[in-house]
Amino acid sequence: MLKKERQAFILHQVNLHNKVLSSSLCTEINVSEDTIRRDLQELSDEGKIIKVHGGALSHSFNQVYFPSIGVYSQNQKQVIAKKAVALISNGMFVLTSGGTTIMELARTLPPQLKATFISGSIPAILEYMHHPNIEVIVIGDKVSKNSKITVGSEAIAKIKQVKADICFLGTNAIDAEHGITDNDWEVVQLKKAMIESSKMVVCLSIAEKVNSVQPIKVCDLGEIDLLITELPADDPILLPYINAGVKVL
Amino acid sequence: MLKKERQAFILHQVNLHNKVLSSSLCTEINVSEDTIRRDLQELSDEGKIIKVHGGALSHSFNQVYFPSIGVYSQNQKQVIAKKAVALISNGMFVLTSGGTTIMELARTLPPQLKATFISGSIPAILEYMHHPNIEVIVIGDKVSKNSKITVGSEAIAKIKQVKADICFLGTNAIDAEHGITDNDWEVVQLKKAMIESSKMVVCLSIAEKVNSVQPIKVCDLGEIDLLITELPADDPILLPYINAGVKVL
DNA sequence: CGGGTTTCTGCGTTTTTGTGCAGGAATTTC
DNA sequence: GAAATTCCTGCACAAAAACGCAGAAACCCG
Repeated sequence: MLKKERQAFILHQVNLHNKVLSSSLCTEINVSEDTIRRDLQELSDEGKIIKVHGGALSHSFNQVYFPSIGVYSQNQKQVIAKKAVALISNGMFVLTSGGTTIMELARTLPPQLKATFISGSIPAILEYMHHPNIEVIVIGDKVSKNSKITVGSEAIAKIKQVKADICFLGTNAIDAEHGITDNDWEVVQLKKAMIESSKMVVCLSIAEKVNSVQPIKVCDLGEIDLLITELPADDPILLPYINAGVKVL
Repeated sequence: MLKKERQAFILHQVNLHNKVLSSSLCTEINVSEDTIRRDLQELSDEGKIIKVHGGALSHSFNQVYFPSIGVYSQNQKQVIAKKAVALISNGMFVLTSGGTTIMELARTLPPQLKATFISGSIPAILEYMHHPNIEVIVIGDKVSKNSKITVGSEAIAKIKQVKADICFLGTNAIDAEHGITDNDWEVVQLKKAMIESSKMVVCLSIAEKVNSVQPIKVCDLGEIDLLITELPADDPILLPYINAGVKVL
């Protein structure tokens, strides 16, 4: 069998089944693993396949990509994300809501972090999926098209079954008097369940949303452990929250 | 034998078998390897064949095995998707697996279609989410990074709770004798559950996957109701399936 | 017809290419 | 962490290609 012929066969297999194992190829074609590996290397150099440990993948299926441009207040959110990431250590179970701040957190996760992330937010799940060492658990239920998150009794029931080490809530509004509030009834139900199911609750909020109020209440300040904004912890705007017993980062 | 005669013979052989070996040519025509090589070189310079180490290939070989751009076999998949979409009517509950053929189906859904789609495939969910009138139900569980689909006992349990009107399976391999087979154990478990939970099971498969076999069995032909390929229903390659009682579109 | 030229072919040598193997390094996986 | 895969590197060997050369055939033309 000619080299080109072999490579054509490999390419064909990859495109057909979306993945191939070097081992199965080398028994099928009856050549050494080295030859297969060299072929995969060449095809990969030509950009025709994606070489991975143990085989190769087709290029087509792997391209679900999310540009992160145009996010509102992205710089602030990156600051928040960096502070938040520092709270996550290896082996943790992390529960997250949706929202652009959470997305920023997802993109900031260091590649070597090994943790389990649980979420019902489809965009967040996509982002977690791209990380090499993170296990992703999806909360299933009906998708709310507004918030791109799964909502409903099933989702709440599933959340109640877990006990996460830490929970990150993207926050819509926070206020010393009214606590955390939001404007989507179903999302509020979810967040309540998440708070219940976590040892530690962290609110992520850009300073702009601090001291604002929305119609539906999620929880009192007493139920959250940590508030993260892009401001330094001693900023006077945050004082009421410190006084209310919330740690601020 | 004249040079021109020889080259005509070579060209004929190449077009007939899509490949020739220099070594076999030189015994057939009874000239030295050098002569053959020079002939191949000339034919290659004229663009009539593709010269490779050890012999030569025809251009048609390249066309067959190196589809130029985009998702592999996208045209075929679009044909399949159109046939499949025609089976969905308003109000239906639709269960789908993952894979590029399913993605094509998702993109082909007409905007006015009102239906409920249930899936654990993250890329598919994304696609469904963008449609204006489709309700999306997510099957939750751990995400398999290979297949970008949720897998595990929770997912299977959830699938068993539904009774869908129709189920679309992206097929990795189908064969008259071995039925439907696949190469990922967890995905196979899911597909089995999906088949159980649906009134009607439809297999989507490009013709190239027809009559191929993978290591793990999903089900026998008897369990599927419909097979959709890009070929016309009376193509002889599909005859064994019709004989086995599967409807073909 | 015959000498000169061009083309074609085969041979030996040198290079290049393709393949498999052995070992140690890197990685996955449990 | 430890065992098992898989990967990479260098190497050896074989097959094929490239190159130069020389003899043979064909061709041209006076």
